[in-house]
Order: sequence, then C-alpha cells, then structure tokens
Amino acid sequence: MPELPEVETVMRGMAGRLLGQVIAHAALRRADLRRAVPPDFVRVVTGARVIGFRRRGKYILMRLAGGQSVLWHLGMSGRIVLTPPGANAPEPAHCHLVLMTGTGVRVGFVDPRRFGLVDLVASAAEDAHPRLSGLGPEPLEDGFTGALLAATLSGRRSPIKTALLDQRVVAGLGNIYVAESLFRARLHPARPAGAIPRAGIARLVAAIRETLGEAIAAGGSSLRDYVQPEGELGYFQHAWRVYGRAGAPCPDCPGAPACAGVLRLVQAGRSSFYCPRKQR
DNA sequence: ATACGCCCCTGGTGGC
DNA sequence: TGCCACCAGGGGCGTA
Repeated sequence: MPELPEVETVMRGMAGRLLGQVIAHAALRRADLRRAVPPDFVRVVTGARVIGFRRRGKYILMRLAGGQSVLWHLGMSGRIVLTPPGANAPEPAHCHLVLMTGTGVRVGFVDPRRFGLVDLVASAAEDAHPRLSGLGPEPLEDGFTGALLAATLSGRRSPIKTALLDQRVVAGLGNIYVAESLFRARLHPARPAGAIPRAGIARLVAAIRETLGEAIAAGGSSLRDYVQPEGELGYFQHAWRVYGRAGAPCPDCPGAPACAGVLRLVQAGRSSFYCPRKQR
C-alpha cells in the first residue's frame, strides 16, 4: 500500500479539494471491505461539511462538522480518486464508495483488493479508535527519538526489518521505506532489533526521517496502482536505492569487489532488499 | 509478551 | 492464446 509518504500525499490532495465542502450525496457500492463499512455511514456523512484533515500512521482522518470523523485506510491497493466538477469521467472499477460535494467534486474510494478500511469515529476521541490506539510514534514528529526507539526495541530478538514494519514500534513505515531507511542507516535487515548499538539507532532515526521527508517532497512512490488523488504520479520510485533492485549494483559501492550488488531476502514472508557489504 | 505462519482479495507478469 | 505459479505498497488472527 501506500505507506506514510503516499498517505500524506493523498491527504494533502483531499484537503486541497475538499476542505470546507459539504458532502451533498454519498453512495456505498459495496460494504464488505476489510471491515464492513458501518451501516449508518451514508446517513452520517450526507449533508456534513468537511472541516479538517489529519494523518496518523497510514490512516487518514477527515473531520466533519457534527462531531464525526471518517477514518480511511488504503490497504495494499486503495486509492482516492478526485474528479472535478463537470469532468464526466466514468466511475473507475472497484469503486466501493462515492461521495459528491455540493460543488460537484466526486470522491471515489477505489480498492481492488479490498484490504482497505472506511469507518466512522468520534472526532473528539479519534485516537481511541481500535486501529489507532496502539500505533507507535509519528516518525516525522519530535517525539520520535533515538532514545525512544532504543527503548522500544530493547530486548526484541526479531530482525530489525520486521520490527520496523510493526506499527506499534513506529507508525507509517512499510516494506519500501523500511528497506530504504535500513540501507541509508547501513543496518542489515536481519540484525536482531534489540542488539543494535545506540549509534546505529541514531543513524536509523535520521535515515527514516530523511527518507520519508524526501519521499513526501516527491509525491510518494508510484508503482502499479498508486497515483495521487487527481491522477498525478509520485516519482520517489526513481530514487529507490535498494527496494525492488535485486541484482543491480549497489548505488554506494559500484565496482567494489566485496559487493555482490543488491540482494533479496525473504523475512516474515516479505521481500527485503539490501547491500551485503554496506549493511551490517 | 513475542514471533511466526496463514489468511483476506484481485490483478499483473513471466514461464511453459 | 491459455493456464498457472508467483508476486504485490497491509495487517489481523490464531497458535506456539
């Protein structure tokens, strides 16, 4: 799915088009997403004004006047498709939910694999939602420090790769940005998380921040089905150093005899990519 | 508490 | 061209 940078980009796109708009009409095409869309969803959102947006990890919260927020999660294949007034574009395939604003902006929630989620939560208690309450720190906020990450990972024997995918450790990382961050921090994905010295953890925190920041600036990474809400492509995929690059020369040690190039490793059923010379 | 496998679902790709 | 295995940006659940 969309990881943190893609979700941030989607949220900004939604905010730009929808803040202040009234949801004049809502239509649920199918409710059996990862978790069933609540039965009162259409009733609650219809007629409500959109008054705020926020991202938490890989979740988007769209605050409505009236005290409810819409919680969106894009799963692996979810997209938000915004169609301007009068565009007359056909509804995309796998469009499970359609909102129409008073000015005619169409908001489509499109998710072929249906691993995504749409829910309602009281705005005053957004973080108490069961999907949000256990999330770890926001990696781009001040609270995400080396000291905190070291404390969280202390005693963990699982590989650092799988630990960073655990949203309770840090919120918003996924398979791509974990690979890219570990590369930049020169840490091998199989390193036991609790055995990394403080200097390595400090490099990791800096690398995560830097990678996510650059990716947001690039509008995220576009592969198969991710596009921004109005159809633009992100371009951070061109800046990937290791993700999806098994067999390619390592960008940091081209021609070095001890470097076998980027390797692929399967951990907890998911691909990891790393440079065996640089990452230890 | 932690760690792992399995499962949810659809589509694209590459091999035969 | 057809069929099939495998892979994919996530995460919840049950089991050791």
